[in-house]
Amino acid sequence: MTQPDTSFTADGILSLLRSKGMRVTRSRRGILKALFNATSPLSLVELQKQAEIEGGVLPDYATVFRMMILLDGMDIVHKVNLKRSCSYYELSDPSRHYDHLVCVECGKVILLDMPCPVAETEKQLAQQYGFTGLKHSLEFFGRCAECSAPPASAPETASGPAIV
Amino acid sequence: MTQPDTSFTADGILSLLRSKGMRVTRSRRGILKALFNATSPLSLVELQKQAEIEGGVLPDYATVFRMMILLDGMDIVHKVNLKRSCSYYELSDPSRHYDHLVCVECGKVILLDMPCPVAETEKQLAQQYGFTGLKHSLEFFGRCAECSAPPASAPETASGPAIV
DNA sequence: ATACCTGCAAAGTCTTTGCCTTAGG
DNA sequence: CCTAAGGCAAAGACTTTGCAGGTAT
Repeated sequence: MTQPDTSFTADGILSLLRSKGMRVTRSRRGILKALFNATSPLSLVELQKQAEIEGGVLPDYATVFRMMILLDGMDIVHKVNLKRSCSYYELSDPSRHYDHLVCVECGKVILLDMPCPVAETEKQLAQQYGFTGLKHSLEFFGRCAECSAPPASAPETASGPAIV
Repeated sequence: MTQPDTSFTADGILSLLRSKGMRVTRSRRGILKALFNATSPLSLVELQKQAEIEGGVLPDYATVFRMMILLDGMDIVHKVNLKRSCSYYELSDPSRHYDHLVCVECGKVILLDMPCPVAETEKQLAQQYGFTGLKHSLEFFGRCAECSAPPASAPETASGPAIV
């Protein structure tokens, strides 16, 4: 009858884990809390730091790593392509879309809250190529308004540091 | 209004390098040849193997690595997000688009030769958020027809899908 | 002749795994 | 209790860099 939890909350996910024989631990609670508090994708190190258990104690890096593998396998989170040197994760609320706008200069990541621009394309591809279970990854990269603006008096040509 | 080379060929790129004071070497020729022969994105190791100089001699891995950094910086190639553990590169012919359809089971990568489905969105974002120099990365992930089909006696034939 | 490149090798970074201990249910 | 999870540490996998000798121009 009633399903465990349809609302995609930390508690709902914890219940789901429990219902599959997995355990709810302080680390897991902390990691989920960090994910739900996040405003943009987090790397494993960031997740670890923000998953503080209590009194400055952090879960082990390997614990975070394994937890994310687990959540990814359950489609609760997904990796985001930020063109950086390590993995970034964010929640996969099934009722939302996750397309991003990334500034290659300052690293800012904006989650695009717009109707998915490739939903139709995705359906067409499924038909045309016979692919099943299609998902997509869509990121826009560019220079944000602040980073595009000339720094007042520096007629910079181009180039510069930037987070490659 | 004639530019050195508008055709985006290996020779054209080599000329460009030369015109910037860079040198045309056997390794570089081999790497470009490998890129132009490729039918899907290549990893550094794959590029190295396919950039054979002569008589089984391969360019050094570091050479390939540095060459790709160079080409990426010149927008002659770009990295492709294949959700794998290493970098994949392909050419960036300015007259084409590079959106992909990837099978998560067998790894097949299909370059989508369709009008870019997010060209409009990209323009809107530039206006709405003030981003400049927008580019995007768009990949579809799923299971291809063959990998979706049940392993046993698959009655393929009639309604033929595959139009690769 | 002179920069620029290459090859070699070492160092770096992030990811992944093994193993024993801890603790959730 | 019994077994999944955590902590620690080592091993992997790629990437990145320093240098000395080679080579395109």
